[in-house]
Amino acid sequence: MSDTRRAERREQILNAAWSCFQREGLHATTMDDIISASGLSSGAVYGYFPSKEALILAAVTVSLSGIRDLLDPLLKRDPLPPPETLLCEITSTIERFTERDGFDLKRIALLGWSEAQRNPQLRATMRGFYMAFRDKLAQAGRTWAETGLISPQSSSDDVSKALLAVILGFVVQAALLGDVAPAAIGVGVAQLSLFSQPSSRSRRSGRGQTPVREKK
Amino acid sequence: MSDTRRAERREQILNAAWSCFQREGLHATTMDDIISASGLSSGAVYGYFPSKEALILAAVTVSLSGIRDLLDPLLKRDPLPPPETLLCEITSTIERFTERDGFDLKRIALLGWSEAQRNPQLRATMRGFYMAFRDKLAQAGRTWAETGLISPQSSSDDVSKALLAVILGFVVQAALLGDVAPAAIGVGVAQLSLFSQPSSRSRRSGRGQTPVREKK
Amino acid sequence: MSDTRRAERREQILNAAWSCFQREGLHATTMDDIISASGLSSGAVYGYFPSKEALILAAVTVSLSGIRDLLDPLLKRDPLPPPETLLCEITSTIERFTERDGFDLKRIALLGWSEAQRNPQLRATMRGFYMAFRDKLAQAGRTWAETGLISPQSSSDDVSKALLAVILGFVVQAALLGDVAPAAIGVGVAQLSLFSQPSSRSRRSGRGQTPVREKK
Amino acid sequence: MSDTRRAERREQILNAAWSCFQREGLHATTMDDIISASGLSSGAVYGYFPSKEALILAAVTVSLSGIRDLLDPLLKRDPLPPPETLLCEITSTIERFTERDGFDLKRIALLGWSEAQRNPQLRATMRGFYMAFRDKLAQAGRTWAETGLISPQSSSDDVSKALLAVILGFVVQAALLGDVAPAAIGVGVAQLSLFSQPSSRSRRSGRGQTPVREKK
DNA sequence: GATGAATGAGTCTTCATTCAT
DNA sequence: AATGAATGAAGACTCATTCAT
Repeated sequence: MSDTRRAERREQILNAAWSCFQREGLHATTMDDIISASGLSSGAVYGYFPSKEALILAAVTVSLSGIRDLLDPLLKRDPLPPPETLLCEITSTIERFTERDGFDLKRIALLGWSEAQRNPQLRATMRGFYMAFRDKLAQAGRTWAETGLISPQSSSDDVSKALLAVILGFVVQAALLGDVAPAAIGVGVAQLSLFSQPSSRSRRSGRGQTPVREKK
Repeated sequence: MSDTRRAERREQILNAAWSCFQREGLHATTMDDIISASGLSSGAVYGYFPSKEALILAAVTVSLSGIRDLLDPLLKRDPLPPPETLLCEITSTIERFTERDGFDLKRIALLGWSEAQRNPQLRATMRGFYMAFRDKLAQAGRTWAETGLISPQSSSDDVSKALLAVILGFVVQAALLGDVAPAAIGVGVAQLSLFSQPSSRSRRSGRGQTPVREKK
Repeated sequence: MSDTRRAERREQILNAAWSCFQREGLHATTMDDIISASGLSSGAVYGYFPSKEALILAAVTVSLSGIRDLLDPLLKRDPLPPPETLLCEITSTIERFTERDGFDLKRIALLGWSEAQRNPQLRATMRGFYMAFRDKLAQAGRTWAETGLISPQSSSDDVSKALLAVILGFVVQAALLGDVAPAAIGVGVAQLSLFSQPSSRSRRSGRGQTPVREKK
Repeated sequence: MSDTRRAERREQILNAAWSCFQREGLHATTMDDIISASGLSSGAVYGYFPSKEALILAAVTVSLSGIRDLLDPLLKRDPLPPPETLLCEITSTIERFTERDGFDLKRIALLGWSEAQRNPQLRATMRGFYMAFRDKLAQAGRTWAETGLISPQSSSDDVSKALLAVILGFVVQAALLGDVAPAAIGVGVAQLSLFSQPSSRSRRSGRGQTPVREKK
């Protein structure tokens, strides 16, 4: 059997799995659900994925790759758009990913995060993905600092954490509340800080109860 | 049996449930796990909660109330601290909630969001909570606009969505990557937009691919 | 639930298991077979034995204890009957064990030996049992040598191995061919060696191909 | 395809089967195990053996033939060695069969006996083999009686049963306990009866509990 | 009210066998 | 003849829930 055919079958199964996972959640989906949806026999499915866990891992990994392939080009542009614009583009891309394939990436992400709590391999995969993504955001932060779009004193580490938080938070909020347009987030972030004081002052604003954060 | 005694028992069971849920996840936790952890008999537990689903719902609801009781006072102050400060206080409070009770609210949140995908009642409860919380954030946004801390033209709706995104995103990122100090997020957000142009201009920065967002 | 009641249930399940094992063999017997035969539900059976393997181990162990309790008294008598008589008594006892309980110990033994090949725990249990039994046979050999019933130069080790072989061989032969009366074996052994030369000569009879055996 | 080629393939498959059976047991060995070990495809294996059961039967039959080809010459000699010597030769031959081919005939025998309990065809094959072998032992018994090596009054039937028991018992004991040198058994049997009284007396020694055996 | 033994439908997974290529 | 992907009927085991004591 050709590699192409095998890859096709794997995708066929993975697609079936995703549509079930999305409808029922990761655990409430039974292998029989996936098997029926895939149109194959149980034995055939197990010939491609050795266990339900492997199927979940593969499904998450493939989703992660898919979204990375869409997001990476946005971050590699020269010149890089300013923060608010980039943010809008990222959230819009996430939103469009959903619309195109019929899979709601946002809901899927929530399922994966939950599962990662108790599946070490999945957790490792996810950590790897998000860490790498945040590194790219940090690079963007440095680029902005160099080109004067944000303060030259800014910490690329903090900036990347804030950016990632905003993006992940968009995903959660959109999945749970469903009334968040992709552009709203970028706009809101911009408005939020327009009149903020210089960050040197912010640093001092930490109160006793605020854990001291490591300087990078 | 007195109401007090009943309430005590319910809390005892709920605590047992949380510690199991946190360790194993919602689905991997069996009723026997909870029953053993609670120190009661299965019959007794079922005397207080009619089903596992009810137990999950109650557990989530209680957590949500707990965190609301902690966050509400922060939002009701007069004068209200500026955005970055407030953000730091909120993330710090979430972090401290974990430390104090031994329950990691962040991991728990992830479990709840996942479950809400397929449990309508849980979803409704969560929507209610987050909607109400976002309303309070919108109110804060209006206060800031009135007091000149942010632009008077800002949309309190966008601001509240951005704020909620940042907070939820902090939760996800901290749960998954574990290297995010509460203050880092607020600081990063502030640095992100320090030199941003007025939001009227931001609006125009959207490119073709960015869906036009509905004005509220 | 009282210990007595628990023990009763265990025996009820073990009896069901044995009647299935005997009919179908260890592996061809399904848990459902045993569950149906026991009159309990699957959950109940699993409440007493955590796995099929545990059930097999328990079943074999109980059989082994049963036969030991019957055989031990025969070996502890004073005065000890001569070899042939003892052999007949042992084989007869094995035969009667079958008749009384409706379980054919001989067939059961064959199943257990086979399973012991790939189940380390079962193998260890069996080794322990047969080693202990052979030790008692060796003791009998020493007693006979002391009382002049066999040669004073005889090796109790060899004698015990020969005795055990005869007994186990009776079990196999009776199970497979079914036409071996318990007494036939003892009689046959006696006739076999009646005119044998002194064992000093036997020692020399080993041919090149015969592995040299350790002297004890 | 030539008959020679077919026979070669069959042997190749049978060898693969034996090495799997020996390692895993009859039931725990899957057809895939055998197929992999044989280096052929599943379709090919099924071209030579119509089912797993047929493969087991063929494997056992071949083993039985192999050991018969080795043992028969020992029994057809003229003059026939005395009992103890013959016994040692037989056990040594069984032991050597193992060493030469890398297959432990003793472990294999245990598997086959167990399987014969529930496979009528296998049982019939085995009965045939052991009955025929015992007949040859009975013939040896008659020869010994004629040549004065054992009592002329001895029952060739009883003698053959005793001999077979000793041989089968050696197999079991060696497989389970592993510390039995082939010669030990013959020596032990000889020592066991050295000073026994004439068998006419033995007959009377049966006690109440010893079932009276049918005279043949 | 409390207990915890019992229930049994449902889950994941295996594996002997077939058959289109 | 050979291949090996596909089949699908079991099989072992789990676990939310009940109910007799």
